Amino acid sequence: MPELPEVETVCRGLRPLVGARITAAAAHRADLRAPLPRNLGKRLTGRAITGITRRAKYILVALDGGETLLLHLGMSGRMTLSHDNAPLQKHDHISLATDNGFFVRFNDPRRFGYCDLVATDKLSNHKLLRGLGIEPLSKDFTPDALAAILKNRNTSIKAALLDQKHVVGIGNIYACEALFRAGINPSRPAHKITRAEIAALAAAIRDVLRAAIKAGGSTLRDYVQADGELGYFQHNFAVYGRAGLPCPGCTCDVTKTGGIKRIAQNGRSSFYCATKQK
DNA sequence: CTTTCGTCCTGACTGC
DNA sequence: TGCAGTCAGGACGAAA
Repeated sequence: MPELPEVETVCRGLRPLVGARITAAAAHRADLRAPLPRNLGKRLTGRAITGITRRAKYILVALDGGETLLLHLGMSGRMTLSHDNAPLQKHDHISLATDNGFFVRFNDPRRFGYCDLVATDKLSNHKLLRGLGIEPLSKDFTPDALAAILKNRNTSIKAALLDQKHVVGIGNIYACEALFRAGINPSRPAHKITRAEIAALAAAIRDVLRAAIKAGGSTLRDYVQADGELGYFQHNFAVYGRAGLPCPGCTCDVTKTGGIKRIAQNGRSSFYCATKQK
């Protein structure tokens, strides 16, 4: 479930490719969430990789010749980097080789992922990028900015945080974690969050994302590991996936409170501590 | 305009 | 052991 920190970590793990040239490339099926670009392998072969950056949950691989490879990991997408040209594995959909000795695979069992090859100067107009909201780790993400987003929004705070039109990069896990850190119940209407809570929430979002990136970065020192997989690491979640377990830092008796609560919101599970999140 | 809901997909897991 | 059912979730696009 790659959210902003995982995508950021994948980007950093792919950094050894910057400056390299693609010597071979191939797509192994015609579509993921959307059709793959036609002749993708041919169009990538021979191109130099000039930069790798992230926008929201998208990976942007800048190429010479004025094009950018736009990737999204969807729900189950993984990138692996290896020095061995191992046989294709199940669900390996795109593969690349570079002139500095790397073999890259995009693997995605559920095929919610996305890949497009677009003109770099038109990237910001791409239909999947143009509607995106503020980067939560940018200086633009202030309490004022978050207040403007939540004002007049007649949905739950949890749903508002997940909506990429407003703030990008937050998925189900970090929405739950940030709301826990800020002490806000996920069911609260977005427009009823107080000014003080908004400031706490903005800080909580930044902190939880930064901490996760830091945890991911620590796994990247040896970026070509046994399996070469990038961007997934041990998480310590306070509430996510912990229904019925004690809330960290809570002194309540779990046998009385039932521990972390789990509810469904917009078809997704939300986890929270009813004692700490009001 | 805003908001919700259905859809895509496979693998892990549960219960019979 | 097998099989059906459920759940997980990012984001688009349709519907309300």
